[in-house]
Amino acid sequence: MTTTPDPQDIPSRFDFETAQDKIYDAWQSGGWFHAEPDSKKKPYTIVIPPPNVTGALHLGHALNNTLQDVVIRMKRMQGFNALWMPGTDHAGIATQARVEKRIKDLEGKSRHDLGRAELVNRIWQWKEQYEERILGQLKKMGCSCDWERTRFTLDDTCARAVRKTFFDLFQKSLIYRGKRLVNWDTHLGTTVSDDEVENKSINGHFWHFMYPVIDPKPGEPHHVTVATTRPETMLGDTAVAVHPDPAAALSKVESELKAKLKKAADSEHAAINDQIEALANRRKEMLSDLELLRDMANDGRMLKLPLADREIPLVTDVWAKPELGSGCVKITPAHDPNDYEVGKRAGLPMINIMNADGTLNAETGSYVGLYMKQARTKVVDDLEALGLLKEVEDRAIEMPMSDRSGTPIEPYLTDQWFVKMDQLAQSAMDVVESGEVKITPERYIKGYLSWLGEKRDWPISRQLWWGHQIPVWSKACPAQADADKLIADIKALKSFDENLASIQTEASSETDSEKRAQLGLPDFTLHVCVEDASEALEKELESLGLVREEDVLDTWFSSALWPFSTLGWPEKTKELDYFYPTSALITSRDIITLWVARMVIMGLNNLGQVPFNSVFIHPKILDGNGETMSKSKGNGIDPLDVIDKFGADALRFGMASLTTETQDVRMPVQFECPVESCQAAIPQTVKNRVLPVVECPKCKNKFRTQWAESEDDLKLPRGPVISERFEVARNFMNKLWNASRFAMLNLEGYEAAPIKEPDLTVEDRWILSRLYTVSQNVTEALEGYRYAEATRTLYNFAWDNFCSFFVEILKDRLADPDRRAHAQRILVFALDQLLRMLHPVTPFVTEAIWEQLNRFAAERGLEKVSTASECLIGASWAELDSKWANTEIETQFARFQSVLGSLREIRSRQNLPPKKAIKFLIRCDEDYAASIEPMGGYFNSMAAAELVSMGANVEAPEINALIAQDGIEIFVDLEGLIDVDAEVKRLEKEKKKLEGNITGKEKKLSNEKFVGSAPAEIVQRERDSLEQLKEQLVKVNAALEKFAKA
RNA sequence: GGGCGAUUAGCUCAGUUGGCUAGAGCAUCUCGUUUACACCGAGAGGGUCGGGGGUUCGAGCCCCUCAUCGCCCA
Repeated sequence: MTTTPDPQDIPSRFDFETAQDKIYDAWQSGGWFHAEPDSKKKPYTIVIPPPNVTGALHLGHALNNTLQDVVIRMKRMQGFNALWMPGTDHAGIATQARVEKRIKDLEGKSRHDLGRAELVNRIWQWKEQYEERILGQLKKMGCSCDWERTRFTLDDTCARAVRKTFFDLFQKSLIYRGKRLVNWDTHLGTTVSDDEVENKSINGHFWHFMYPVIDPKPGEPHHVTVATTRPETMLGDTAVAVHPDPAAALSKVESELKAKLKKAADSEHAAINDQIEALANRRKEMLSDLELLRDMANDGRMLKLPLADREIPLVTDVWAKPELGSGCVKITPAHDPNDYEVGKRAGLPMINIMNADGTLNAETGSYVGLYMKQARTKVVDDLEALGLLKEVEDRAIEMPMSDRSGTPIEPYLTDQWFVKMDQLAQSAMDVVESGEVKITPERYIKGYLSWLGEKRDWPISRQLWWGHQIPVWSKACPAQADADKLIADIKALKSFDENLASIQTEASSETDSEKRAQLGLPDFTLHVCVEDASEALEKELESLGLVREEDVLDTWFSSALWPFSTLGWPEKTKELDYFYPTSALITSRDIITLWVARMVIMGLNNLGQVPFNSVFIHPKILDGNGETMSKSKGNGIDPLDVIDKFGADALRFGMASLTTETQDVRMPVQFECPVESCQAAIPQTVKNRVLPVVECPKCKNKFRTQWAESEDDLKLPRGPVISERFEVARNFMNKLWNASRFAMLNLEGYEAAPIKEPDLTVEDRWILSRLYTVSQNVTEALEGYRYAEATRTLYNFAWDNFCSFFVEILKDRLADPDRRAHAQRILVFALDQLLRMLHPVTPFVTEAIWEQLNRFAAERGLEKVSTASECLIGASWAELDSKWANTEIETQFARFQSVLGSLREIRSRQNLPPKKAIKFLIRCDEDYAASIEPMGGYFNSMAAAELVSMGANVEAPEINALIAQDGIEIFVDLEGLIDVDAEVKRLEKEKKKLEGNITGKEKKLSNEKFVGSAPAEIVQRERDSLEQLKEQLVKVNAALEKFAKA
């Protein structure tokens, strides 16, 4: 049964709550998101930056995904075979830490209580739940991802890619195991990467200790003084260092200070001079002592390490700074990154004093079992008791903290797996330098290149259970012969295949064979990497006593493969062949190095082709105080709250319009009072954003925030966190909806027919010309990722051109039976084009209007009529023939707009009621009159003003209001209406302004230098403009004189 | 310490290769319920373009410098 559609049924507001889900389902069931390789079409591919499965999406994700969807939708409409590949990231450490904490909180169990298999099982459950929530959020936002292809970085397809890549790099010896000082999170019991460490400044102390010198010679000191912020690490000291040439070092510092002084501002001089003076004193007082210590070091003097009761050498190294402290520094190679370097240079032993859980190990004697912090107190006490504590200073110290657990990081010497970066990094630098991979905005190239340029090896092992387990089986070999035998045994295994297993021999890092023997260290460790899940071989290796590596890979290892692992690599799938390399990557700046660079590396290594040709880095969203948004601060906005209040289109439009090339966008945040009748927006402050309950200052009712915990608080309604910055976009959606509604209400009797060019009026040609220009601008802007420009162009066109002028003018024509049919056709066509252009940014409302338009005018077109596509998502992109571009018409129309503006201004300043009909005349030349003539009637409908006459010789009415502009005069007949005071006031103001401008221009033009050097065109422009201003002034003066006489 | 960026109306932001009187939205004020829209319409007021110096006929834009803020790296 079909009912006749009645446009009166269309509500005056877009009911986005119900429409969004319906429309989204229709897109999905229509298969519009799915892309299959098709040689007849060009591919356009984007892979989503996979959100972590740790929690819910925030506004940053909303921004990121909006930008991707806008591009994907435009490309789809442009006829590309557009694929947006979705998925999520297992986010190893973040997720495991989160689930572990939850289990600890709820069940009081640690991961060790559960065991590896059970913990991993629990995390999978968590993942299922959160992944669904995240994908649900993306769908609510309207993201047109190909959900049939959804991947997860830990699924079988990705696992296969990881294994293949690992094997390949292992075989090329680009993966190796080695002892390294890593950032150890004692709470989580794992390494964290540098990027997961945040340095925090805290108040600490600087302890000065004295270490006794063994057998000092006459004249030599009996103690050396060292200072440290970490006293407990002294148990692992293996040397004390002094600078090899303290005099030269001091001189160098001094000359640097002097250079700084020259450049510095006056206000800094005093401070720098103080430093120079202090340095000179130091030279006087300490240099000879330091040189003596240096000589002692060179002479091989040993020190007694207190408490540990070991002998350690005094050595020379440039790390010791003669300008600081005592000039001597204790060296703890296994627990400090700088000392580690010294240790390597000086060939010092490296003594690890810590267990993985952050307690001290057996190396520390009586301190064993104490946590670092406990040991600190005890070490200080014990040294004091021995009389070796010289001094304690208060001092701000930099403390490395783990992002993941929030606990202090311990530098820790362990066996870790690394990717050798030199060649790989270079390849990734080359493709950006050559422009094969284009980064927008360009300023981010610098950071990318300098980070890769360091070519630091990438530590890829993590002591976690949630992740890709490293596919290496290892066994220690006490001596060379054992290793040789083991290799022979492995090669003789039934399942052994050189293509599937690769063997590496790791020589012990302890190069002294005697020491190795002493410590019971093996000469070699044999590592076998097994390519695919060849269980038979794995079993056989294990039967030979090889044990699989427990560690898993850094999350970024699997993320780095994302652009091709999602397409099925290493299988040679038709998807990989067709969609790779992808077209664009849209992401935020904090992961340029962690992710973007590594994808380029892996793409080049695995496929010999870059993973994408274009990278767009978008801004970050900050709150009104310029702080990053986060749930932990309470200033985070849930995209779903914005969608609930303003609609998904408003969220998207708002996001896109914020995307300029600057780094950050500020978004003031408000609580919204949940009381239906109130809905007050309460600005968020640093104070109220952490309260569990907030009282609405307007209606005095209370509501709860994300912090509410008590039972009473939880009973209150929730006050969502939103931002009024989406209001503009919401209002725009409403405007668009209602303009379209107006069109539907006026389509009765519509009959499709081609539009004949001679029938086109000035405003028709104008809107076509505007449509052409706007579609060009929008296309160019979006292709260059200039989202804010695109949305601004669309907003201005839709509101100011289409609604305020075109539709307004059409009202007149639609009411005239003779002109109605043509007006309907051109209105339908213009709306059709506008919807196409807006669809990528605001897909829901445009799709809803499209559906309506199809009910009333399915057949439409400009010169050729055809049936519109059923869904806007599948319609073609708006591209008018360039023949419609018409600057003359645009100028002509601008004149009309300008006259209309003047009439409205006079109305307003004369306080004339809008309905009060007025008459006006234009004094102008014939040309001007001819160009205004076709639109003369519209002044009636748009300003209730009748154009009485036009031309060079029109007589000004006896009593009038005047506006002189563009070389013409507009006189409004005000017989019996005029407010003389208002008119005089306004004319005088005008006069003053004109005089000011004229003086300025005359001055400029009398400047010979200007006339002589500026381009002739500019000078002429100034002359013309001066001429016109003078003419206007004459007219204004005449009008004033007339009022003076009257 | 090094790098990147920002500073334009009360607020949030535009401003192209240097060139007419520096724009928009919100907020404010005045007027208006006109048959699509009050999430609306018409109009108005509001700016030493962070400070200082320089280049230029001409600087919001280019150069130097200072200040404040943000981010990244050490």
